Amino acid sequence: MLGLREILADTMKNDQRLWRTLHVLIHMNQHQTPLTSQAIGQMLNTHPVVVRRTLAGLRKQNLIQAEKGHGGGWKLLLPLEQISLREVYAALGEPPLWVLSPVTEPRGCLVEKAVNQALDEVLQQARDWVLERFSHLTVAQIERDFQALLPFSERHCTGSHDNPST
Amino acid sequence: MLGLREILADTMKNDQRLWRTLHVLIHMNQHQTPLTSQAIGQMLNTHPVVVRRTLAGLRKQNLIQAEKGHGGGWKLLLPLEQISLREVYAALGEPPLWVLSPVTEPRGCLVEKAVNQALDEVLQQARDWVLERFSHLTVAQIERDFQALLPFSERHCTGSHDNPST
DNA sequence: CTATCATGTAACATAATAAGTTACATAAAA
DNA sequence: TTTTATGTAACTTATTATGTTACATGATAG
Repeated sequence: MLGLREILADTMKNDQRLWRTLHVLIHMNQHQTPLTSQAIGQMLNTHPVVVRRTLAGLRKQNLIQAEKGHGGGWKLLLPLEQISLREVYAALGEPPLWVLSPVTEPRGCLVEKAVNQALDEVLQQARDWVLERFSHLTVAQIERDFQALLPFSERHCTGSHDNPST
Repeated sequence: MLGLREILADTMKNDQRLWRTLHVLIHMNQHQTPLTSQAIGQMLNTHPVVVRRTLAGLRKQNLIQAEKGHGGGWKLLLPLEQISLREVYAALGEPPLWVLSPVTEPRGCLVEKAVNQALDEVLQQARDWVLERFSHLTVAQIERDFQALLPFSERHCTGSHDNPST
């Protein structure tokens, strides 16, 4: 995989696992045949090993399956209607959402304690709100959003990575 | 500053600027004399230069002031009632709140576009909600929370770093 | 005036983590 | 048996807040 970073000098740092996984799930749903990590890596502009690592959690939750050998690759075990963003997030190991520190060890200072309580309350509620939204948002819904973006003539075609690329 | 990290093996990575700054503002309000970066560093268990760096934004926004020389240090320019968490956050340069990627460059894939739109919508709204809460939460309110944590006998004393330490 | 104390800031080192990469083992199909 | 694919450990890279050192500037005490 030759110097992707030189070509696309993205920010390239933050956690890209969630959007990458959603992206892949939808493409998997639009393919009849299994998708190899190699092919997925090209879609996501990343290394096949990163793909396997990222999807491992979903495999362990039986949301998807990977088969070895000729004709192998990744495929869905559930319809996208039955996969919410909450479940994807859980399958990824519920990685942190906030950059802000989850607050350090209490060290006896009551000012620190009051500050932490105030911040925790806001951030916890925001997290709960996000997860609630995730619970009610299926990958199928995002797939429908994608289809609405298609020109009418392609509305019922297989996908987008086959032609417009990426 | 000898090996603080060995003593407190915190996670020590995430953005601690917001809670540290709030912590400091309240302590500044409880002191008659200016607080030196050295003293603040001991409160926050960090290096004085980190303190100066973190507070620089607040100084530039005229929320606080720093004086050099003997008897110098940091002091408030506004009552805590007039400083909301939103303003502190702004003075810190509005650092990112989310770990999740702000989404990469669009590369033409409509699936990616739909995924990004869906995620952006949720995360943006959550961010707006947090900032709205920050707007209506003053540092003075957190200071009152702190005072409510004090034992009754100390309810009107100066602070906490003078005795219980940290 | 000068010695001391304090901030201001550049420059570099450290730590944590997702991402990127290499290497090799395992399994399935041709 | 060869080829294709995943599974995974181990290592490297990139990014960013933090930690640290060094030095310049300014203010006060004597």
